[in-house]
Amino acid sequence: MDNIPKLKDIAKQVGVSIATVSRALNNKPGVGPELRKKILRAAEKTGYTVNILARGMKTRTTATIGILLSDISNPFFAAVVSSMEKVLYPRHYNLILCNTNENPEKEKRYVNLLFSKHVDGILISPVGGRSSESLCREAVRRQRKIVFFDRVIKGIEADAVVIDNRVGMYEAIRYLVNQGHKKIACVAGNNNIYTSTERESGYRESMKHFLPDVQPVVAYGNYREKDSYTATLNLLSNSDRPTAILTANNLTSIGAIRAIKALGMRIPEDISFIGFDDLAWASIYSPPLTVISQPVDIIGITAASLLLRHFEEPTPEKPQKVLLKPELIIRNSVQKI
Amino acid sequence: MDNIPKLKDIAKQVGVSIATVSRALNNKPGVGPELRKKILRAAEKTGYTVNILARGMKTRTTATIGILLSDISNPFFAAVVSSMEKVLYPRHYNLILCNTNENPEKEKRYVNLLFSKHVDGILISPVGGRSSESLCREAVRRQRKIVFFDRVIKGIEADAVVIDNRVGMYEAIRYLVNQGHKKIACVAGNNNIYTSTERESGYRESMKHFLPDVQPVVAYGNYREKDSYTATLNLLSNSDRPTAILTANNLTSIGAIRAIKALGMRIPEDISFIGFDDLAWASIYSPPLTVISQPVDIIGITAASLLLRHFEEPTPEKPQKVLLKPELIIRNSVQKI
DNA sequence: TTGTACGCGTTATCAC
DNA sequence: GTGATAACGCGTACAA
Repeated sequence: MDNIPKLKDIAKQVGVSIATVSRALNNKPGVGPELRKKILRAAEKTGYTVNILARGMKTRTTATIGILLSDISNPFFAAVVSSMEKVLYPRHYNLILCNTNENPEKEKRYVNLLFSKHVDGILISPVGGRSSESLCREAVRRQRKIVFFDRVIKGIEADAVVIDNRVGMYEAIRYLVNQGHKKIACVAGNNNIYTSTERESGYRESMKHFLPDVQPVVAYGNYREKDSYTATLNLLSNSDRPTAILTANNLTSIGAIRAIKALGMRIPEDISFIGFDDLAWASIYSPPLTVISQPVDIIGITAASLLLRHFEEPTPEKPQKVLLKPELIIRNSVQKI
Repeated sequence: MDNIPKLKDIAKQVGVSIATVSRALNNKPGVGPELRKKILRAAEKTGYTVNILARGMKTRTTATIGILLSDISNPFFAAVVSSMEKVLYPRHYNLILCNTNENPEKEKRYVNLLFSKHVDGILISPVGGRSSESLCREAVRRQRKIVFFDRVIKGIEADAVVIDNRVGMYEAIRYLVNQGHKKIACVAGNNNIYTSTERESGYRESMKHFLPDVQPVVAYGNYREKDSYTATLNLLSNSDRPTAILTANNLTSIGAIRAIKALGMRIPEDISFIGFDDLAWASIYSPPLTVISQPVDIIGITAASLLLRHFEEPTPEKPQKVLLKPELIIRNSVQKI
C-alpha cells in the first residue's frame, strides 16, 4: 500500500541488515567499499529517501527552521527571506514561513507550533511588546536557537541583525537641512513596532540636533499603505505644511505618495520626499526617489549564517549583535529651497 | 536534560496511563469528563505540546505543506503566498517555502526533500520543461496531493489555478488598438516559463486578430529586470520604434521602464505602456500605469483551499481546473494617437 | 566489517 | 472508561 521504500526494503534487496544500509547511506565508517557501492546503487534504483521524521526522532534535528515576520507581502521581508534561502538551501535547511501580521497572539501560536514541529531554530522579526518579549525570553531560556533580524527585543541574549535606524534618519535629515529644509515631517508606523520607534527617535533626535527651534511633526501610518495615506493627508492639510516628508518604510512611502498625488502636489516641486527602503520601483519613479536604503541581502545572509553557526559549531559562544549601516541614496525627489 | 514535557511526564503526574492522556488531549472519546479536565489542566501547567514528528510517524500527516515558486522576492509570488497563509493558518497548516529560481535541478531536489519531510501536499508554480513534467507526473502517480498555481503542466491530472493569460493580452491589445496603436511590441520572459509562453501567444494571436498586417515584435527579458532592460533597449533602438510596449510581468515592467527612461523617453508622450501585474507602485507611478491585473488574492486562496479539500474530503474527486480572469485596469500610461 | 536490538514520542488496537 | 503494548522508520550502542 504505502510503497515508499524504507531502509528495510533496500536491506532485504541487497541482503544485509538495515544498520549497514543506514551506515552506508549516511557515509558513516564501518562499511566495506564494495558493499557500500552496492547499497548506494540499490537505494538509487528504488528511489529511496530517508524519512526525515523518523530520523528526527533519533537525532533531534529536522533541518527545518522557522521564520517569523510581519507579512511576506511586504517586499522588504520578501527580499530578506529570499536572501536567507540562498544560504540555507545549499546546507539543506528548509524554511517554514510564518506571517505574524503584527499580532502577538498569532506570533505566540506560531512559535509554539514551530517548536512542536521541532525546528532546529528560528529567525524572527518580532511583533514586539510584552507578549513577544516573554515569548522570546522563554524560548532562549529553553536553549532554543533563535536569531533576531530587522527587529530585536532589548535585553534578550540572542543573536541579532539589525540596521542602525537612527543613523539612517540622521543622514536623511542632514541632507534635507543642507537643501534648505526646516519643516520636515515624518510618517512613522506606530510605537509597537521596533523599527518604527527607532526611526521616529532617529528623526526626533536629528531634528533636535540640526533644527533645535523646529517642532518635529510625526504622523502614524502603522506601516500600512492605507493608514499612511490618511496620516499623510492630515499632515498636508495642516495650515503650515511641511516642505519635506520622510517615511519609515516602503508601504508607508506608497501611502504617503498616494496622498501627495491626491492633493495634486508634485514631488519635488511642491514637496520633497525621502522614503525608507529602496525597492526597484523607487529608482524608476518620476522623479527617481531619494531613499534610505537597507542592505537587504546582507541582513538575510547574516541572520541565516548566524543561525547555521549554532548548528555547526557546538561551542556556545556569546550572542552576536550585528549592526548594519543604512545608506542614503540621493536621487531627485528633494528640492533645494 | 531535554526537559520538554512528554505524554509520559504528564501521565505520571496525573497518575494515569499515557494512552489516556493521549485520548484526553486529542478530544477522543473514552475518557471520563472529570479525568479529562484534570489531564488538560496538567498539560496546560507543564506547558506540554505534542511532538508532531512522533505523531506524524503514526498518522502519516505533518500538517505541513510545501510551496514551490520561482522566487519569493517577486512581489507577485509574495502576495500569493501571503493570501495562501491566510487560509492555511486557521487550519493549522504550515508552509515550507522553496525558491526554485527557474532551476529544474533545484526544483527536483526541493520536491524530494519535501516528500522526505512528509509534507501533506504541495503547492507548485513549476519551472516547466521536461524535468518539471516528469517530476510532477511522478508525484501525482505516487498519490501525492499537489496543486498547481500560476503555472501548470499540461496533461497532468491535478488541481490547478491559473489565469486566462491570453484574455489578458487580448484586452490590452484591443485597448491599444482602440487608442490608435499599431506598432505594439511585447517584452516577454522566455519560452520555458508557462505564463510567458501563454502571454506571448496571447499577444501574437491578438495582434493577428486586430492587426493582421502588422508584424508582431517580441523581446525576451527572462522575467528578470536586467534582461528586460537590455531587451527593451534593443527594441527601442530599432529604426521604426513601437509606439506601445506591453510587458509580461512586473519585473519585466521595471526593466522596460528603466530602459525607456534611460533613452530619455516619456510615458505616455513618447511611448505608451501597459504592464502585467498590478502592484501598489503601479497606481502611484507618474503617470499611473495601465496594467493587466491578476486576482492575486483569489489565486492564493483558491489554490490553498483546493489543497485543503484533499485532506478534509477523503473522496477523491476529479481534479479541478480553475481559470481566473485578469482585468485590464485603465490608467494613464497609454496615449491616444 | 556486519548484525541485533533498543529507543525516540505518539497513536491505535487490543484487552480488561 | 482505562491500561498495556505494538507499531511508525530510523540511528546507534553493543555484540559478534
